[in-house]
Amino acid sequence: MKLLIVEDDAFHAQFMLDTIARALPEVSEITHVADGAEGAAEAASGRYPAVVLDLQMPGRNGVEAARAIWAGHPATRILFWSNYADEAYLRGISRIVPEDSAYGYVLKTAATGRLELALRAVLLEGQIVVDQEVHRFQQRVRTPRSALSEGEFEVLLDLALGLTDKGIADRRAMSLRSVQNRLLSIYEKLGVEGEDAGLVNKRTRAINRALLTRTLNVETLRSAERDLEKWFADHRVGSGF
Amino acid sequence: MKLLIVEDDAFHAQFMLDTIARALPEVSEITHVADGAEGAAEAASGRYPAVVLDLQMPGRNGVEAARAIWAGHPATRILFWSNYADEAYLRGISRIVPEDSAYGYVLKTAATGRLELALRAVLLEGQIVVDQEVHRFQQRVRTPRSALSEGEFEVLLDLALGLTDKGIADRRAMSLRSVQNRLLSIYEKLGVEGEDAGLVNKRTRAINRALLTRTLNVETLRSAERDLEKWFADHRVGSGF
DNA sequence: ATATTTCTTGCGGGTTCCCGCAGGATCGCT
DNA sequence: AGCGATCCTGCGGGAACCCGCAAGAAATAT
Repeated sequence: MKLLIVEDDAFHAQFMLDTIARALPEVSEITHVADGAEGAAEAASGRYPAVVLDLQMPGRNGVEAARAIWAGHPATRILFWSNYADEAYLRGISRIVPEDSAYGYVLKTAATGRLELALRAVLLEGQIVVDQEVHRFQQRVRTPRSALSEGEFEVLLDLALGLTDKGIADRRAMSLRSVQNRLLSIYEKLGVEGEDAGLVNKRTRAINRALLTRTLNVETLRSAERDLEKWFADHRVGSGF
Repeated sequence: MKLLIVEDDAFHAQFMLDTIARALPEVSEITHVADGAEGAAEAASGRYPAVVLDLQMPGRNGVEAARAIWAGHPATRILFWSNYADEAYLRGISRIVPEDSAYGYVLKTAATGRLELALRAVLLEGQIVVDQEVHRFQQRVRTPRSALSEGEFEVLLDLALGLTDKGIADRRAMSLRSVQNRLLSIYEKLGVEGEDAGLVNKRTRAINRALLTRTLNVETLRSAERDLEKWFADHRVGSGF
């Protein structure tokens, strides 16, 4: 069985190589690359039924690489290995995981035993494994009213990209007022209250809250920015001229 | 000579321990802690003339830890060791480094040779060393008009914290119009042009640009947020009730 | 099928923001 | 002292934003 590791940090890569050699004797050959784009290109060959993917990398990040890999080979089993339990990553992943695949999400701070277990469960058995720490974090965030809906999350993203209400309305094909309604509930769910009247700007404060609570992260913004630019281009030609 | 290492990533910490053992035989005793607050507490004893400090850590980050350490022992030599060359870190550091101290800034991706050199130069010789990669990055960013002044950077921070113009004016003790002038030049320097008229909100777009160009980072926002809350408290009592 | 909740959209007005204009203040230079 | 260059500040208006109100559409419940 062949396995691909995509990880830009040399120390973590070495550790992962060692761990796999020890815990997964079934693996006959390991390839290691240090960049998301390279990883996607390598996986495009279809030779890897299993991939270990770091989430934060310069250039193309883990979620984008996974999307590319799964687009070509939907059955690929991917173990995401990350420093952080950011909600934005979870959302990004759960939106692109194919029906007939398996994935896992393990924190780099997890004990070696938990990592080995996840490696076996996901890459060999095809199960879905989410590190309990990540899972607990998600539960806590999305329990009561505080969970953002998928639609709200998209608007939040556009907000953080720097669009106006009208810009968001155009992009997501809804009315101006609906965008503002979504913003209202986003403000509420992120806890942007009118505590200090006149001193906080809800719009920017919402971005701040989202970043500090890890609902959003810069990696995600970076890749959303690329989509936005594509849309800008399409939009320009689409609207005459 | 005693040395303190503050680094939350176990692999990187181990590598640093090995490197120091090899490159700095003068060091007789190494203490390693994994958290900024712990590091500051440990350094408060005054037993460490030299400290190696990771910048991104959960809880108290490297810049805050350094401020605490230098507040107690201004002669401490500190080598910052970081994943990223974020402008926000450089600004934070250069604002707090004492007259009679030395510091260094090395990227974790730097070759071992460069790291060893920086270790010797900073911790033993008391020189100022900034990794050329970091330095080059800074040069590129701050060459023409694109460099934010100290005052502009503060306003940018407040903006990203979610304050209104009036909030910023109150906090920084300037007039409303001056805040807006600063914002104007911030917009210009960050390249927030009126390219797509009506679709981009300059205020939020500026935050986005600052994050993507690494002028700002979330760690810095997190610690600035603590200062802001302190100010909120003072402000409330200060303005009668 | 009817009732109830939720979502969407338009209208309108009070705030905040963006920014051109113009009078002063400050600083550096000669 | 004189004289630009830069910065600070107030004024004012147009645009964008925040949000209550209310009617219709759509999804859910009973």
